[in-house]
Amino acid sequence: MAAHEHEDGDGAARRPPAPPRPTHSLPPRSAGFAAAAAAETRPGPLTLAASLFPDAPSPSFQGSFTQLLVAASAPPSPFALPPCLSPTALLDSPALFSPTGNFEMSHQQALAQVTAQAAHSPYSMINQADYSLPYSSTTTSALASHHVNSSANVTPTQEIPTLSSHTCNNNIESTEVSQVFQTSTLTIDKPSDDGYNWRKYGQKVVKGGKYPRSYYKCTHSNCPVKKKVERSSDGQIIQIIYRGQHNHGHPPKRRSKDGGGILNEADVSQEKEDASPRSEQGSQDHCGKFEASNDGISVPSASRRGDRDEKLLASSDSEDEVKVEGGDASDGNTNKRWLLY
DNA sequence: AGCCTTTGACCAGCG
DNA sequence: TCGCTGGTCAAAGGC
Repeated sequence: MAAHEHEDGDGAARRPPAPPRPTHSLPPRSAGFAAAAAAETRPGPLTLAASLFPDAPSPSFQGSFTQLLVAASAPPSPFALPPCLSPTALLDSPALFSPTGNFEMSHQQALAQVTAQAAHSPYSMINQADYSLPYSSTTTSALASHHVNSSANVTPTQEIPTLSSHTCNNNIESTEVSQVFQTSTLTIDKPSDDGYNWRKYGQKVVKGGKYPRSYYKCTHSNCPVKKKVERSSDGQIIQIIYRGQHNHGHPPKRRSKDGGGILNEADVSQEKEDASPRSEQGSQDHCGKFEASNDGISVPSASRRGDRDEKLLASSDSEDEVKVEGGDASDGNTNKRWLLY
């Protein structure tokens, strides 16, 4: 504090010599996201699911996979996994999920299985340069996820059946789902088009940071959700990390001037679904694309308004943190992976 | 008018 | 103990 009292130039002008800063509303700033999220929302391993898939109505995903990584690249908005890679497909795979919901296959097995499926599907493995196919998959493991995408060029919403009938215990560990698919060359200027309203409250170039990191908060009152967004120099999103769990439904979609248009069907339906605020974990009304219960996993479905080129990842060390990473923006590589582990 | 972005300062954790 | 770092605050300005 004292060290900063010199307040140079701009800073001095903007900030009065300094009334002691009020204590932050968030828990001890210490752990930042972690602390806040942990303290405010720690429903379980899959809080991340909720954050990850804000569109999901009741993402009470109870699975215990600790990390969820989804590398995705801007598939057109209402996006769905190819049949062979859809969460449902993955979950339907007996090799991946036992009838009891336990994961009974190794990474290699999972990989082999998904790869095989991919090979037989219209969405076969493709090379990075091939833009004709939306996805390809390389490995998989537990669950799938869905993806954030651009708000532009959306294709008709495609619902992926949820897997309420499948049971999935909390034993998803060390498995990974990796899906590679193509991305479009969409460009987004906002990392926040995921159905929620966000307010940027900070930006910083982190250490080693080639890219600036932006900090966003959900603008809904009392909503603890935050997200960090890293962009490349060309504006592409490199990574998005969600923290916390929305304690409200999607707000009525507010169209930006540039975004134009009106709510799409998904938005409308989602809003209906979100009419009632959720109360407890497991009842998050993240617009229904991701639903799970203690006994079942379901997956995010196709439609998701979001940003493109992202990779979702929930790190194991912070159960409710979800990372959405884009591919290497620098090389324009369109090959993305979906990883779950 | 209200909301959002920008941006430097502040602060706590960590090594 | 100190410096570094990441995260957050909040004034100012823009839309």
